[in-house]
Amino acid sequence: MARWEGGARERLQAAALKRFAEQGFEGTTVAEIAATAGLTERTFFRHFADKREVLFFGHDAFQRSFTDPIEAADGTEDPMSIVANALESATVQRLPDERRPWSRARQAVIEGDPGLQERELLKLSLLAVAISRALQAHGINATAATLAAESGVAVFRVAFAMWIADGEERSSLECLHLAFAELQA
Amino acid sequence: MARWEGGARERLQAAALKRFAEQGFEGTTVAEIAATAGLTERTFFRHFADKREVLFFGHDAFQRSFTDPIEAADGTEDPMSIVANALESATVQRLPDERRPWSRARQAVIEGDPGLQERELLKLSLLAVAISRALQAHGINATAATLAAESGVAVFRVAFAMWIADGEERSSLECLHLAFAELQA
DNA sequence: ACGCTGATGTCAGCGACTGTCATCAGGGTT
DNA sequence: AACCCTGATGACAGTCGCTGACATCAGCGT
Repeated sequence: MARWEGGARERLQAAALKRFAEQGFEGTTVAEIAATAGLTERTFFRHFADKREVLFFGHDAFQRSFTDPIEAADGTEDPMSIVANALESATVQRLPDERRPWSRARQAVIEGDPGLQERELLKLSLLAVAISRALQAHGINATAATLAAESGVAVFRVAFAMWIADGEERSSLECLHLAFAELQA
Repeated sequence: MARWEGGARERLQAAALKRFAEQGFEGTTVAEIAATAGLTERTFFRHFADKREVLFFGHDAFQRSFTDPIEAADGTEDPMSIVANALESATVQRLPDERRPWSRARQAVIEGDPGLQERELLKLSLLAVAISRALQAHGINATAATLAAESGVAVFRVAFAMWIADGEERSSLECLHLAFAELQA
């Protein structure tokens, strides 16, 4: 596959983030993004289901960074520590320091548009559902699994917000541990 | 206000729900809805910010049925019992038995369209934020308030789902109590 | 040289949504 | 009763997100 593909998708993603940062999400047309990437509007929609999705592409892989460690866990632990381990693994894997500037730019765009916030809520909700399902595959009952999953996602949100805060320099893993500490209350 | 307003908004809402139930959300154009209500597409968008919003109109009032009882509570109780009382009050007020068929029809439409589910998540998230803020006005700290608010919304979702389930005949208040019992696990 | 395949371009079109101006019903004013 | 004023609606044009259909074109294997 990808025979002479010059990374069209990546170019579109970069072009979109750049334009959104400069002109805002609503102020940018898909045609502009495509032109910036040297492509056509039609091609944009072949790579992304809709205009918002360009900022959320890779969610499947992102989700798997959480669910894979859960699948690999031995079923003897309690739900919350399985989730804690999965969060650590996913955080280390998906939020390395080099990625922080990119995450900041992306999040600034999302917070500037209600439609994007809506989409983000959806993705987080899907993540919680996926984690819950992965836990249930270990024989954990639905309510306990969902509770652990929702709590885990809540912790992750806090950690992520901390990680991309202005001036923050601690690693994502440190932020995660701090967020966990905050949950004890 | 509303000088010769023949209930345009209500007619639009009724027309929309009817059409959505018959043809699905995507399969219905705004022009159709407006025509069914004897109005114009342009008038639809003067009453509702977008096509989805016609199914979520009144969210402000809905939200206030939760936050008003919280504001009225004396600050001596613990967060979770304040929330519990607010849920009871809102449930009784907003989910009377007569409204059940309407709620069922509306929910069936929402579950048939991803875009509408996205919007519903947003509204529930806004509700949780509003409840959390109302609790914080009583001097409850942010994390405890948010935790109680999210838990409360979770309980409400379970209760609502139970209430509109096929063949269910118990009142919304009974469903709420059952949902609360389920949370103890 | 030939065809096959998959990514892209082109074009036409629908539907959501908006800005703008005209219209029109009712209420208050003189 | 003639007057304007206000606010809801209609009419219209236009932008943009998004899709279907068909053409094109680069590389790969035969």
